[in-house]
Amino acid sequence: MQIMDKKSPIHITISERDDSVTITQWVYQTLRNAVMYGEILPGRALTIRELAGILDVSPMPVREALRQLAAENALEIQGNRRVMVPKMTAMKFSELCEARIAIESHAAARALPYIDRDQLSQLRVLDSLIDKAQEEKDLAQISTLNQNFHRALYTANPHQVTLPLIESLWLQLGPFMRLATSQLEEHYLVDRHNEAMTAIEKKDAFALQVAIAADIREGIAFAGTPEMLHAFIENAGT
Amino acid sequence: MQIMDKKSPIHITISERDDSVTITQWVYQTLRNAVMYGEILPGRALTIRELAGILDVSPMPVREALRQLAAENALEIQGNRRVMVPKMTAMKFSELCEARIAIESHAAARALPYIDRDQLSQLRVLDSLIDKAQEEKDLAQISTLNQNFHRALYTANPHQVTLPLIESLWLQLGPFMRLATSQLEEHYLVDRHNEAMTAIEKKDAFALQVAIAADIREGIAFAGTPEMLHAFIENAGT
DNA sequence: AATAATTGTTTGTGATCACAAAAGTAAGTT
DNA sequence: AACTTACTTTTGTGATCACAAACAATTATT
Repeated sequence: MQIMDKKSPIHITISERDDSVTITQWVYQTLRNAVMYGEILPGRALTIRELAGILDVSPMPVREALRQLAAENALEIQGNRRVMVPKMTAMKFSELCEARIAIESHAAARALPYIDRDQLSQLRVLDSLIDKAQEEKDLAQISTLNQNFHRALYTANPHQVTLPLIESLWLQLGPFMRLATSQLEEHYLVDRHNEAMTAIEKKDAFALQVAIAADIREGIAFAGTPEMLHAFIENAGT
Repeated sequence: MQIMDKKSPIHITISERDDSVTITQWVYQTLRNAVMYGEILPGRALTIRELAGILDVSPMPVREALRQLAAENALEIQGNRRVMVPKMTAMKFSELCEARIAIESHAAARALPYIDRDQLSQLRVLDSLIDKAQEEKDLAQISTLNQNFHRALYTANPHQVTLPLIESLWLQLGPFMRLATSQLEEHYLVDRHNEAMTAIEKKDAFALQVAIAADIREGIAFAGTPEMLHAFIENAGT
């Protein structure tokens, strides 16, 4: 018995629910993707009951998923106890990018000694897939594969402590990366992964750090001029 | 009606509950401190109902607090859906320390331009308090003040994104830092904060990074030789 | 008519209950 | 005596309910 949507309606991409995972986990993943793909606009208040209604589950799993996402800085709990996607500012965007560079280049260097033949070939596969996606100008695919490449690199280190932190940063940047890419038809990318691959093969930690830093910078550079970034942020904020 | 403790009993320091905060928040803080101070040994299974009984609250707030702490990597959810304080290994300890250095030196450099007179004087106060605590060899106080010093430094940057990540690392290292310090009567600390203070006054980012890195390294150096560290980790694990 | 007070509604929080999976325990078998 | 099997207990998950605080809308007051 749906009466009215008082606020802007929320559309969330809903995937099939596997019975092997708990409802909470499914809700968590669903909401995480929604945030990552910018399906929920920043500033929009999220209520437990509304989401429970949309996802057709009881309020309980939604409560837990929201709390977890808030703990990962994907969502923000205000003093009012209201939950929303945090608004972005140009400065915060910049801070997030610089944090990515600092942590990810560190993680890359730390992973380097652990990369063996298997992992190298896995990275090569991802690298070639990215090349292919780039020819086809499949932006969504590029984004996803790029993430997989970075993740595969960092997880080579079996004593992993940085990946959760990195994922948190991705999550915070996610909505705005997508927002930007979806609007851009044209954008050229220099493929820094080849550069990273050769650095890995040579076991050159410093060169790898440079390549990762460049990749991150250029990956977000397509968001373009500060003015364009500003425009997106302003639109997202209101 | 308490029957029996089948496992090793858990003692958690319980503080007064302020009515202005929610029960969940209070439980979260209480458990967080317990983890930070090493009151719960790694590997010990934590059950919702047991904690609820100890803290004299219903299971619900405990559930939420546990999930939040798990999201912050302070606790670990196993495949069994069992929750425990993660076990430490020498390699993981090393990774955590190196991650601290990478992120915190970055955060320090990023905060530097924002430090004005007020914040500088606040840092000076903390610095002198640390000196005092050091004379009195009050280890717990040194630890706390040291944290406050770092936090005050990083939060000078109003566009804060790294602090939650740093706190997560502190939380993971916490139990083992305390475990180590509590056993050591003698340990000398070179005060790197003075070094950091002069770097801040000179607005010398690189010198500040060096000082922060040195402070972190020496702050954990008292854990001593790899053998000693190993001993603590082994004991904690079993 | 503009502002303040009040009422009705929505929402997060916390408690309790039901249930299936997991863990622990005891009995039975080889 | 060692292992398997069956049973009991414990535990996490999810649903539902009660309540107080926050929000929205209406009415009353200046």
